[in-house]
This record gives sequence, C-alpha cells and structure tokens, in this order.
Amino acid sequence: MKEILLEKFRNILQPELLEEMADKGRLMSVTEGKVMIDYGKYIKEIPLVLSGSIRIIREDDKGHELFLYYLGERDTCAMSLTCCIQHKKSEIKAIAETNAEVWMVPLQYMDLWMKYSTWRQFIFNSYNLRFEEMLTALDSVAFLRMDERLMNYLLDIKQNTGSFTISKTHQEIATEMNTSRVVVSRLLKKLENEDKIELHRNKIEIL
Amino acid sequence: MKEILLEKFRNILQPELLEEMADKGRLMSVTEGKVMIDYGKYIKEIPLVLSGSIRIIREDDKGHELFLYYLGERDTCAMSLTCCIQHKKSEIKAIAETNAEVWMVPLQYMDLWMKYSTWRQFIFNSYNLRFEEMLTALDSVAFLRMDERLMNYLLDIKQNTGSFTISKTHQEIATEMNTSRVVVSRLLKKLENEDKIELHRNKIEIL
DNA sequence: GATGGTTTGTAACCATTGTTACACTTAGGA
DNA sequence: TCCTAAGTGTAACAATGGTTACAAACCATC
Repeated sequence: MKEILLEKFRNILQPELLEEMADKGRLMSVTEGKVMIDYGKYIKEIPLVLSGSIRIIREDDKGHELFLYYLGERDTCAMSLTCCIQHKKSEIKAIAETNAEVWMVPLQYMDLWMKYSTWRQFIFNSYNLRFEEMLTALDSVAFLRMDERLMNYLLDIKQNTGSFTISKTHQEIATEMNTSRVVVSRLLKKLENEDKIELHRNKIEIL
Repeated sequence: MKEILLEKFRNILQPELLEEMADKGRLMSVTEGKVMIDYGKYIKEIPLVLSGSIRIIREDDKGHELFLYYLGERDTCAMSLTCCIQHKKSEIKAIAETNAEVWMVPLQYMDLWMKYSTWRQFIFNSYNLRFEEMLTALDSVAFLRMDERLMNYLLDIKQNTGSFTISKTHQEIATEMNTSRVVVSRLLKKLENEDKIELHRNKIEIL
C-alpha cells in the first residue's frame, strides 16, 4: 500500500518526510459517489489523493449546491487544512467522482511537518491552487452567462478526466451548477446546434 | 513608527519575531483610493495592515469588478502570500478604502519565519479567514437575488466601518457588485420602502 | 413485446435583471 | 445668484433564466 504513496509523491516530498507519512498515515479506498467530507462535519485527517478524482462542492442552508473544483492525483484539500488547524466544521462537501485512493494523515502532523521545506512548499502550493480555482468558480458565476458557464463546466470535466465524453445527466449538471434541468437541456441543445457538443442519453460528447 | 507595529501585534506574534519584523519591514502610509496592488502586477512584499481598511476586488478581462472582502487591522492578504511564494502575478486588486497604514515585509521572510509558531498560526489563520470570505462572496453571487446581495453588501460595510452610514454613490455600489446603476437605485428604493435603509445624496443610512 | 421508470425535448409563461432614455435634484464653484 | 456636473428617480422595454406542464424516447426486465 505504501508503495503507491512513495511513488506518487517521490518528486514532491523529501524521503524522510515520505517515510514518516507512510508510517503515520493510512490508506483509504473510496467508491464512486461516496461522500468523503460532509458540510458541517469535523475533519480529523488530511487527505492526500493518490488516484481518482474528488468533487468539491459548496452547499447553502437550503440544500442548493455549487460545484467548486476537482481534486486529482497529488492534490490535497485546502479547506481540510484550515479546518484541521482551527478545529472547525467543514464549509464544503467532498464526493468521490470516481473510485479513488486517498492517504489520510492525522491532523497534528500538518504543523509538525512544517520543519520540512518540501512540506511547506506542498501546502502553500495547494493553498495557491485552491485559491485560484475558487476565483475561477467565482468568475464563472459573477461574470458569465449560463451558456458560457455550462461550456466551461463541460471543458473542466474534460480537463479532469482526459476524456471527450461526459457521463452525466442533465439533472446532475443542473444540480452542480445550481440551476434547473430545463435550463440545462435548453442550453445544451443550443451548444449542439452550434456544433460544440453532441448529445446522447446519459452522455455528452465534446467536439 | 515601529511602536504601532509592536502594539497592534503584541498579542498575536511572539516578541523575537516582532523585533525582527520591526527591523526588516517598513511602514507604508496610503491615502484613500490608492491602488495598492493591481491586477496582473507582481507582489514583492507582504502587507500587514496596522490601521485603516483595504478593499479587495476581483476584476475580469473586460474590466468588470466584483468586491470580495475587506482587510482591516491585523489582517494580511492571503493572495499576496501565495503570489509571493510562487512569484506569480496578482489575481486581485487592492484599494485603500480609507487612509491606512501598512507594514510591508520583504517576501523572503514569509518562509524564513515559519520557524516561529505564532507566525505559522497567523499565516494559516489568515488563509482560513480569506477562504471563508471567498466562500461568502461566492454564496452571494451563486445563491442570492440581487436585493439580498445588496443588503448583505451594505451590512458588510457597516460591519467593516462600525458605522450605520455608508458614503458611496449608487454607481460605486453598482461597480463593486458588477451590476448597473439603475438596478442599484431601483433596489435601494425598494429597501427604503421596506424601512431597512434611508437614502440621501452620497449617503445611505442603515436602520 | 408489454410495462414502468428515467431521461430528454420543447412550448408557454413568469420573474428578475439589464438597458436606454430622460427628468429632476443637489452641491459647489464662477 | 446662476451654471454646471454629478447624483438620483423612474418608465418602458429587452434579455436572460426559472417554472410548469406534457410528450416522446430510451432502457431494463418481466
């Protein structure tokens, strides 16, 4: 099990740190659809993604959702980091987009490992990436029209999976974008007429 | 000059660190309206706010703006931190909302001071606060109608200044909320009819 | 192939927000 | 005092997105 960790992070984290991480952490395997972190729950471990993809979502008090970004291989969750340190409830929800393997490290090491320069770099790099993705999400809802948001959302998924085929229903997309299914169907059809995508049941092809 | 720094951060940062900060940094005084950090520019110093208030704004490539949050006494800019570390261009714009005093620290100390536990706490606390404020901004544009956003915006300013009186024109508000002046005037009038605010020229009173 | 649940397509209508246009008010000089 | 620029109020209309309703297509499985 530890081999995966060592291999994935070999070029990022220094050997002593990796040894310690392998020793103190544990592997968690999750199946697609599993809610890994729920809104309002406490977080007690830092998750480092070894394989697969995690969907990060914001939820309001009325149950409305908004997709924020994906975590992939070698990523970690910045929200977890801040939550860990301050022992606060999670502000976001994390769901396994695919089957995934995650290395879980007890929260106290977050600060203890600050003596390792590669850990500091890794942590701050994570913060930076997550900040940028939050800004992208913000740009999307603040500055774009729904059809542009939708196209960006599709491209985002393509980027994340590396595949031109997206296996989601219109309802799922509507939920993640906090709009209605009818609006999504309407705009997808419009994008199809503009020859940007091709529609099938449970499947969207990006051209 | 250094006395202000020592006094403001006495309860947050340890004495040795404060000594070093006083030694290595410099005081910057800015007047209201001054653009302190511009979109796309490099940042070479970490700003610690001693007094006054800084408005942080997101800007898209067409010049549209969106207010994100305020920095006040004892705050620092998380974006600056990440930008500093990675030598990247700024993703945001910072404008002095009032006259302000800021302690500027050369970027290399960001990492050097990680040996001080109070510095680590301060930095991660800043990240956490900024992350939360970003989420609040996101909630606002993603989940709320314009009239609710507007009321929240006004309450946010009240919170920041401690005053029930807001000295902004409808156009300024419209720009910060990325909408049009007419819409703001319309909704402000509606809020006045609901006895939530009182309108005057260049001035809005929160009731 | 009949049945039923899920998914998609589309029309009609409504609500919210954005745009254009213009009148009126106020503050601050000339 | 008068003039001008800036700020505000409001009407009329357009565009976008949300809602309701219903039909058609598709899939699994009995």
